[in-house]
Amino acid sequence: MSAEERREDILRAAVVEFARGGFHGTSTEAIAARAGVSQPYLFRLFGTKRDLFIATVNSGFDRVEATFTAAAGRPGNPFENMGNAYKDLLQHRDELMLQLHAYAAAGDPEIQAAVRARYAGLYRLVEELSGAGEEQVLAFFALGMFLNVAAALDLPAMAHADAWEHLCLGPLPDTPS
Amino acid sequence: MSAEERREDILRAAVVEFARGGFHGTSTEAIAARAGVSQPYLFRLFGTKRDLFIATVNSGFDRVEATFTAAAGRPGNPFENMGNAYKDLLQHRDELMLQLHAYAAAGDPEIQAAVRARYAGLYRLVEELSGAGEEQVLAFFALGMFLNVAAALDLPAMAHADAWEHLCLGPLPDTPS
DNA sequence: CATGGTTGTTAGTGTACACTCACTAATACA
DNA sequence: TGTATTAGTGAGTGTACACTAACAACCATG
Repeated sequence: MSAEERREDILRAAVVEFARGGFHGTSTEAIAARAGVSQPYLFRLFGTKRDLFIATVNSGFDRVEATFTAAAGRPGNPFENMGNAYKDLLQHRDELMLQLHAYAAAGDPEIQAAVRARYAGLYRLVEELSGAGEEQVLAFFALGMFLNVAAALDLPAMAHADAWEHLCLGPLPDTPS
Repeated sequence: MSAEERREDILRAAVVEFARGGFHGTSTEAIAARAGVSQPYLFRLFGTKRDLFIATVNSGFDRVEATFTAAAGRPGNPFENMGNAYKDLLQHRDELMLQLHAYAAAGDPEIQAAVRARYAGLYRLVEELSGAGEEQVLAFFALGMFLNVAAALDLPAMAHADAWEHLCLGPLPDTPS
């Protein structure tokens, strides 16, 4: 099996494990076991636990960006489409918790720099895809973050997941059918 | 020195240390050292690292609730006052990172239950203090969460910290001078 | 068929850390 | 003055874990 395939196996396993325990609460042994690989080989491919964590977080951002890009390409209001797509993403508890752990791990400067770069990139992507004004993009991200936390806490506030329309779409000028 | 005073010393130290490393990334030894107490005594007073973490998070929620209650009591629009008060809270990086770590630690069921209860309580408190509608309270919390993350990541988006007015106060019917 | 690179493992090392045990010093108070 | 309670510690224990060293099997290609 090629090293590239192994890297992807390990990243898939790392998403699940890091989502549960975060950077410090997850052992490289657990990730290696889930990936079906010896633990030293993981270090050969990723060098360091921190580098593996950053790579894992990057893969999460890749998926979110792909989801948004695809959603915005569909007919209808791009914001509404992206909101719905994000609701679907939130069904995957692993992706969601991984995000939260990425933000929390910002105490580590190297991780912070990586996460900041990706988050800023996502923000600009949404600005571009939606073509919406500053305030609406801000409201979009704010609601997304709130839903993240609500889902992590199993809050009944998840019932508000349909609030995208009110908060982001309310004063939208263009709503092409 | 009374045990109660020692508990408070330790909680103050725990806020700082847990804010940096989160639940798993922080050693009880570091907390004890910062508090000027032997590590076994910390266990005598709090029983378990997890219990200490929960007590620390609770103390953080206590401070936020006290801040909001005081702010809402001042003359002017309660939402605007609470928003400004929250902006002040966000200047304290420790409080902010502690919150993030509390949400991220929701992978642990016991911690999740504790944090969920407090967060729900805070939500109801803000509903009551503001007397505002569902959507505005939601927008308030969403923006708060976004600012948390923006601050953790040192995002320039902190420039948007004045967005409270637009997002929460926009369509407010009653704005008593 | 040698030789060099790639894929992978077994066994280990040093250390950090949650938590315990057994003990001391002081104070309260009967 | 004796006795119990409270505040506090020094020294350890078992374990988990990040990371390394050394080696093995497989594949190319000359």
